[in-house]
Amino acid sequence: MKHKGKTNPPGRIKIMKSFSFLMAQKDFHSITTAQIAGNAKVTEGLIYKYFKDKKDLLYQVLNEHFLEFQAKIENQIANEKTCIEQLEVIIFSSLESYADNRIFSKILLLEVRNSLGFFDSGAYKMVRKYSRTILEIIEKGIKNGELKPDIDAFTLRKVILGAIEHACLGEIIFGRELDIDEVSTGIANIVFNGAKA
Amino acid sequence: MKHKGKTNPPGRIKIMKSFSFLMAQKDFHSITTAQIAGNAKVTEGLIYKYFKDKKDLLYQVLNEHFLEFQAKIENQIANEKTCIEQLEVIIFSSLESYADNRIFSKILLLEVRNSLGFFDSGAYKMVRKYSRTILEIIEKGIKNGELKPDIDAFTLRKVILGAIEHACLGEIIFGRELDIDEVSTGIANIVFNGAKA
DNA sequence: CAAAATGGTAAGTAACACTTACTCACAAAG
DNA sequence: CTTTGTGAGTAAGTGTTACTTACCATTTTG
Repeated sequence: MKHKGKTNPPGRIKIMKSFSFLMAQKDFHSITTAQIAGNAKVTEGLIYKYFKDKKDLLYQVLNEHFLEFQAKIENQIANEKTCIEQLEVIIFSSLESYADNRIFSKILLLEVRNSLGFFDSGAYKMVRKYSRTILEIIEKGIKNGELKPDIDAFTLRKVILGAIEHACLGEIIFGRELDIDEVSTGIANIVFNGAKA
Repeated sequence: MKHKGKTNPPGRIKIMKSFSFLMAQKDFHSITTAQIAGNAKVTEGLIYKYFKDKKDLLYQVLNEHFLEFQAKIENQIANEKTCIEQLEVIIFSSLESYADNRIFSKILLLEVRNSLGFFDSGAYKMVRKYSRTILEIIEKGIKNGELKPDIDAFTLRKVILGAIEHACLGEIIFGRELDIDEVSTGIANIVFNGAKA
């Protein structure tokens, strides 16, 4: 009998907790179902009651983290008035969330992108929503004259998202500390004021 | 008996070709050693004569592609005089190389980063060299007054590399076409002139 | 209260990455 | 002109891994 997702039994929670714990230590493919089950103190079979496969477990863990991430960001954007301030908050908050939640960023930036299944997952829908929010702020900024009329909104989004993600990589991969204040103001300074003298 | 790497026998070449061919169609983990060997018309065991493991095969294929990539970039930088022009060429050429060579970009941007072994590989040494070149150009630009003195070289590099990589992702993952001219001038425009009105 | 659904287990299985032990060809060295 | 060593390749494994099937016990519900 398959699980229909109406309840959230302890076994399911233990499996997700166990998997998150293991993700903090090694990469997705080095984690075995036996380890997940052993660490959660359930049997391997139970994993497949609640998750379609190992990847689905990854997506669902990511999804949970993403809910927090998005709620936090949207909450903080609401406090800002100008588009530039909103984008600055997005840069800062994203960096902060990634830094606060290593497992989340590791999964999102390193583990899920290589398999096409992710792009059908619920987690990817949240990525798109986050991404759309940024685009809308940029478009509003262009319309109301805060941003230059000749810039392309999609390209600006690429630069902002790319900078954020790239800034996190060193931290995620090598465990380097990141001065969020410094990096986020640095990125914002370049993106808004330009690097040319 | 292990292979010592002094020659380049046909079996080794066939395995790498076969693997590249398969990488164009699916992700790394969906490719099996049986498929690699079958497609190359050799036996599975031979893979392990020339490559430590499946990941090592991935790194060595990446390494070959990277040699081309780096040669091309360095060649094209040499034709430019100002630092800004050099950085513009890096943006354009990187986008072009990624677009021309999907397997290379797929491996580098999506497949290798999640396992720590990559960062000990020869391919990663080339990434660092490419990365260092960019940093040196930026530092020169700051010194000679082309770039603003208050920007941080590392942050500017993050923005440029992040933008390039993010711009390629849609193309690699979804096979979207990318207008390299438009995107590269768009990125350069934002990074150098800023987006603020 | 019978039926269905939920939460969980135990014992598999096919496929996979990787290993071991072997052959064959052939080139120097003695 | 045989011995010895080596590079190229094969054949047949082996342990692990992700995932499946069949089952049990308890709770919910018609």
